Amino acid sequence: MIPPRFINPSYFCELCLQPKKKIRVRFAPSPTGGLHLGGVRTVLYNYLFAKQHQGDFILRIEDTDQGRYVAGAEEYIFDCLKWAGLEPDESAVHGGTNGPYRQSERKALYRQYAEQLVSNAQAYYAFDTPEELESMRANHKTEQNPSPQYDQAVRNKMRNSLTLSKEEVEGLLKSGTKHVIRVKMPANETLTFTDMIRGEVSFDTSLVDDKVLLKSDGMPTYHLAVVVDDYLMNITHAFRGEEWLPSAPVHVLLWKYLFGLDKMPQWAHLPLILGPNGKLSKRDGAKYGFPVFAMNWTDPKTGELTEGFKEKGFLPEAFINLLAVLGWNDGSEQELFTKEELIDKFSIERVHSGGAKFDYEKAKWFNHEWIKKLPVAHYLPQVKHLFEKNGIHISDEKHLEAVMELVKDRCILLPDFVEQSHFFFKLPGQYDLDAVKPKWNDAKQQFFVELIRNFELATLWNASELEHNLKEIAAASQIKPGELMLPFRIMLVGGKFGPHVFDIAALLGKGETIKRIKHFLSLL
RNA sequence: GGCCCGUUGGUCAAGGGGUUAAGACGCAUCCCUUUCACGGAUGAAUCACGAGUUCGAUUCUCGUACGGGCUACCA
Repeated sequence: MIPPRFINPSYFCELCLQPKKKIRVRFAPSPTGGLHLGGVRTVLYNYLFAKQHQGDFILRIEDTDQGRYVAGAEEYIFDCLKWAGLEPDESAVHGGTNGPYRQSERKALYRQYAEQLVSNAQAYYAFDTPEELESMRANHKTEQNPSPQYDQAVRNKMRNSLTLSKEEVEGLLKSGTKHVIRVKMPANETLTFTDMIRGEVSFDTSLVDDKVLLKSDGMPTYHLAVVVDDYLMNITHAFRGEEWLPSAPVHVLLWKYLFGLDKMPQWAHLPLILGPNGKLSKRDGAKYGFPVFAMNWTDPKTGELTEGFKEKGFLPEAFINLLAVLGWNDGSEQELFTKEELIDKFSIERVHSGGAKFDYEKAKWFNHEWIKKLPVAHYLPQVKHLFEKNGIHISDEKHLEAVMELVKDRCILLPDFVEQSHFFFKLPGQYDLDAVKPKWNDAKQQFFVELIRNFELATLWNASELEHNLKEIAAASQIKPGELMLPFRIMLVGGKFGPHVFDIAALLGKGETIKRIKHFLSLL
């Protein structure tokens, strides 16, 4: 349900609140590196909104900066979305009728719009070289204004189609002089738009600089491309990170000039996900020991590996759940949501406007909950893979399933399964002898010899039967059962951990249990 | 510096003129458990500050402080 204040009559019927036309949203990453938490959350919110309204979720690759292009980053983004279960309806790999979905392949589309603005005196050619820009900034830099902008105050002092004569400009253009097209920000206008999270936001155009729209290599900047592509792709709602808020007036102005404000998508600027100090960065992850990327990412240039949630042992269900509630809740006390519940309950207006600090402890709690909640068979393949990576071959998946069922309560991350249950598949690598030896004596030795005899004759092999037998022999030997539990555990497990010892013995089986007791006795 | 956004326990947060200011994570104590967890119970801990409006502000308004973002031919 959308609160009335946010209803845009062009998209939602004011009476029934249903979308009037197909809702279309997009996620538009640059393929420059790993996909971090904030990025995935932006994907999630877009995805949920689209699915809730039976709309389309489009993935558009913003690769207009060839200098920053990183090989493999695009494929990596698709892999992450696939793992998280947030696949687009349209993209360079999923297809669609609004392509191409890579801005580099749309290059030819943008120039005409920039030229149109120039002929309407809403933009201009600028011939300033990087050196000239640099010296402009150096010359205008004062204590009051440490970072001078190319704006209405300086544009009249620069080399552009506003200061040069018509003939000069034509000459420069004809000779193929490198140039950019800049938007001419009007003076003293207030640009206002309604953000679905923040409400009304306004900017004074005099304070906004003349952003470059078309670069000298003919590629558009983000500012031009986002407006043109959102228009061409019929985007109805644009959700992006809060870091874009300061450039929103540029985009609103471009919409006004090019396509009309009535066609502009509804904006929502999502709060940032914060690290211990400011915007969450991969440095934070390295420094504080938690993942910030969805999946492992290796920088092809430096070879540096940044850990991902997937490889750390998070379940995708937990991952999207924890991301969804980082800055959003449905007003109830519910914290655990399936993707379907999120699609049903998500509402962009209930997203917090303030940034949220990422808490890795809470993230782990979510994973633990999901490990308990999901049937173990659901994530058994991943766990099996982890065992094999640790040199433990799993031949019987049913057995593994039973083991997982027994230990899942004590597993926070997937690799914990290996740590918590490796002893089911191989003899303990080492024994905590210090826990047994000091209190060991002949009586105990005798007891376990007797226990072996008893177990060998046992016909029933289950936890309660085993417990009963052990206690009976203990009573006969006049030893307190409490004195025997720990040694028995160490024999089977190797250390002071794991599920109830009789459950372990039951699952281990008769032969293996007896074998381990004998083996341990021989060790002492 | 300028512009923009924000501010309820350590963290995520509900609430939005009158409340004992929810809940969760984490922390502490206890119970359960003849290991370690899980689980259960209890507890410590919050409305940034100052004005104004009001009979009454955590809630509305304005300032201040603090935090964050942006300030590239990067996105």
